[in-house]
Amino acid sequence: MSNYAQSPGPLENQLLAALPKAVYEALLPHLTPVSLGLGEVIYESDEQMTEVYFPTTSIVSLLYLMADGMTAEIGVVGFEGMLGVAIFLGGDTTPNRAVVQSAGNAYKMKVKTLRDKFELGGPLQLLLLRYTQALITQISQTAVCNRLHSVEQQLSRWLLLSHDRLRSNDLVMTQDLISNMLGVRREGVTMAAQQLKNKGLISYVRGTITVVNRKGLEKAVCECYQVVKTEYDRLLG
Amino acid sequence: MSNYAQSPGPLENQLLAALPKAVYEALLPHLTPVSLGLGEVIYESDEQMTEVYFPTTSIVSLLYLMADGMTAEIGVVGFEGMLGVAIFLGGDTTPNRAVVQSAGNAYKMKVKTLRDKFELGGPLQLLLLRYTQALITQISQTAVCNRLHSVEQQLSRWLLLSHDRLRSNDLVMTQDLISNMLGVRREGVTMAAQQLKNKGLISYVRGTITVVNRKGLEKAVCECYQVVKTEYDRLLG
DNA sequence: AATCCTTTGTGCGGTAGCGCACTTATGGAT
DNA sequence: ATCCATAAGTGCGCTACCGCACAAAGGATT
Repeated sequence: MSNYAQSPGPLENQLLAALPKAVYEALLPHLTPVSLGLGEVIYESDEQMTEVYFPTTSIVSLLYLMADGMTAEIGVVGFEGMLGVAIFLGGDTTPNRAVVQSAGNAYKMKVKTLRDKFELGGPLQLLLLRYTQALITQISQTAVCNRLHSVEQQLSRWLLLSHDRLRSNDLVMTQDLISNMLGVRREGVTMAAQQLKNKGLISYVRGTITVVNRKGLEKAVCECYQVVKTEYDRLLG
Repeated sequence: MSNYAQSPGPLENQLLAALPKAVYEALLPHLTPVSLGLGEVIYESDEQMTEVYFPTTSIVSLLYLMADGMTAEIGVVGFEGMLGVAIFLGGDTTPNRAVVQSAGNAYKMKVKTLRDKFELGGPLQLLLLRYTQALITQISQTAVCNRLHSVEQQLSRWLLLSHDRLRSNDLVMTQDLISNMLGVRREGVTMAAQQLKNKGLISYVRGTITVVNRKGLEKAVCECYQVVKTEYDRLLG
């Protein structure tokens, strides 16, 4: 008997699971399981990618790193998506960094393999393009939310996005890391978190945040969350 | 002799111009010239698109309209790009509105035609996908800029984006409209514009802004502008 | 049990941008 | 030449968030 917990199969990734059986099985030999640790950098800004990733239990943030060291998250990818859309879009690199926000598993595939399979057209191409549109919606709404909403609302949105991509109510994440994602002060996150705690929506201690009242969070969050969720469901559901 | 000024040909659109001759000529019979007026709504949020557009002298903003009536721009499209990527990405609609920001011309094409041509693969597909990646970069950087930069910097960026897509130094645009694009107060735009004017970078009177010192604007703007420009050049140049 | 490091909480002054109310210019219409 | 609607400028109090400095509370290490 193995020491490892049962590794979730590639079908835990929604994109892979949405493929017709034959297409999925053609992909299967090219998928390699990987374990991604918190803080691990999957892609560096403007650097050549060698593999694309299909997360199953991990969550990865897409970040922009400013010249002065500030960072801001532009999107998040979990089991519902993939990392490396630039490969089939044709750019090969992006000016963003991809960082593991929540440790877990993923499947990776060689860039060349994905590109070849994509060029065949068919269900895989259609699916990946629809996912790309969903991602665009997420990034767009991040722009809107950054412009118009309070830190408390943005934190709520961020928590829901993370919660959607986890099996658990417990999120292992310090306020300091969240502040890097949101592009705000750590103290700002503390304030916002306190307000959410006072409303009974979350609780937290030293590096772990627990979603206590999911429904309440959904009521407190700005419309940005639902807009994106609706698009994901429409495009990929 | 016609009363109309010589209409710029489809080749004034960079995407169309970048296609191999044979591909371009196959598209040509399907392109219809249109004139787009300031403020015209090209696409309404979540509504079915019937045509895609390749601007030549017009500029179109992609806006998100909030429930409370606030708006925020997520990207801008001019002769370097096209409107309607959702068509070949497979979603058919987006939760955004597309509004003409600067009156001018464009060529339109039936949605079905574009989809058919896209599905053939080849140079058109490659080009449109690369453009999609460039657009993603622009939207991403809008998110970052909204989070981290001042109204003055964002106005500078917006002016440069517009200037890049115009033949003229004169931009017909009120501060009120700009405030809708940037998602800030009209007075905030007034303040920022005054500062740029005091620095000798722009001048303006009643609905027309003139770029006086382009190089100076480029030095004053945040890094977001250059990041996006570099990506556009890399992907489409 | 004592120590240390990380995480979270708090206070304080400063600033950017907001909402509102109002004035001043400007250019087109009559 | 006058009027009028639109565009731009100004003042004021308010709030959210910032930067900084430091205190308190958990966990891990010894």
